[in-house]
Amino acid sequence: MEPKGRTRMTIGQLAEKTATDAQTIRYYERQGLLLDPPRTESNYRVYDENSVTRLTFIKRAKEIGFSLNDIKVLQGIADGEVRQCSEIQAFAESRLSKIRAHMADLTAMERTLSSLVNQCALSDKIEDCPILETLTERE
Amino acid sequence: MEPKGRTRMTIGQLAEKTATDAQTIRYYERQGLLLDPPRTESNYRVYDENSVTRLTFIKRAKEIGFSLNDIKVLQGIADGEVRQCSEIQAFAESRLSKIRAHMADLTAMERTLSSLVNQCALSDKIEDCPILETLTERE
DNA sequence: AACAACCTTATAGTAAGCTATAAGGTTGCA
DNA sequence: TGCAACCTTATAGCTTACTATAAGGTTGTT
Ligand SMILES: [Zn+2]
Ligand SMILES: [Zn+2]
Ligand SMILES: [Zn+2]
Ligand SMILES: [Zn+2]
Repeated sequence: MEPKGRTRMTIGQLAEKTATDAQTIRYYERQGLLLDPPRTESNYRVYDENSVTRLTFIKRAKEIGFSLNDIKVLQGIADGEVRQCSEIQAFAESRLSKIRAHMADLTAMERTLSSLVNQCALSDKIEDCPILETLTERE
Repeated sequence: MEPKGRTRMTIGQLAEKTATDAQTIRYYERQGLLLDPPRTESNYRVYDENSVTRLTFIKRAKEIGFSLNDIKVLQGIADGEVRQCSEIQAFAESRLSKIRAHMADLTAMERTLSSLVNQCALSDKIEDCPILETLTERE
């Protein structure tokens, strides 16, 4: 057991602890993703364990594919603005469908390009390189 | 048979023909993706069928997943700076591996998020929403 | 001659998420 | 006291691929 909720950290220490650049932390603050922390007499930001939790939330959400804007919404929900789980679910589902659409685009690209690369491997005459042909070909 | 190579077009006509905005065509010109076209006495750009071919090349390459910078390289190759087909192939392969890496990222996101969404569907109590739990959970 | 619909340039703004720079104040330690 | 290593703010720049705006010149038709 450590004395929780009493840790005091500078921005540099929070940065170190969460593997986030201090500049980025200030940026998140400006964007409203992190609350304005209290300050020391000399105007240094003071963080505690709650800040670590917040920042970790942001990093996790980013990994799962949420944008910073999405994350603001998620925080609003997490912070208990009387919403329902189904609302989060719907929100996550809409992000999920964006991810899937993006994947479909990439899959189409991957298919076309890999087939071209394979055909290209067959001969080394640039005159009939299938990649260039595909790009140049009329209609 | 139409009299090819003798077509004269304004930027608006080229834009129409290739479904590209005229501003975008000028932008490609500034970026060096399109050659500076000849001008009329009144300084209007004059295009011909070659310009259509060039623009089509650009649009196709974009669809396959090349960036505008990539396309400049491809054009250099297509314009015959004594390179070999294997060079194009290597280039296309490197782009392909970027696409695949991106897909792998998205796949991981998709997996995590869809599993969360499914679990979330099971109960509507926000207190134990698995999405929020995953984001907030320590370690 | 009037007018719309084109064309020209230069400049600045948009998206997202940082990252860099300048110019200065504070802390901690030898 | 000196100095490094922190901290502060404001401002600007980066990436990619456009997109918008302003202010003006040209073309073609009535
Ligand atoms: Zn992507
Ligand atoms: Zn080839
Ligand atoms: Zn991505
Ligand atoms: Zn839920």
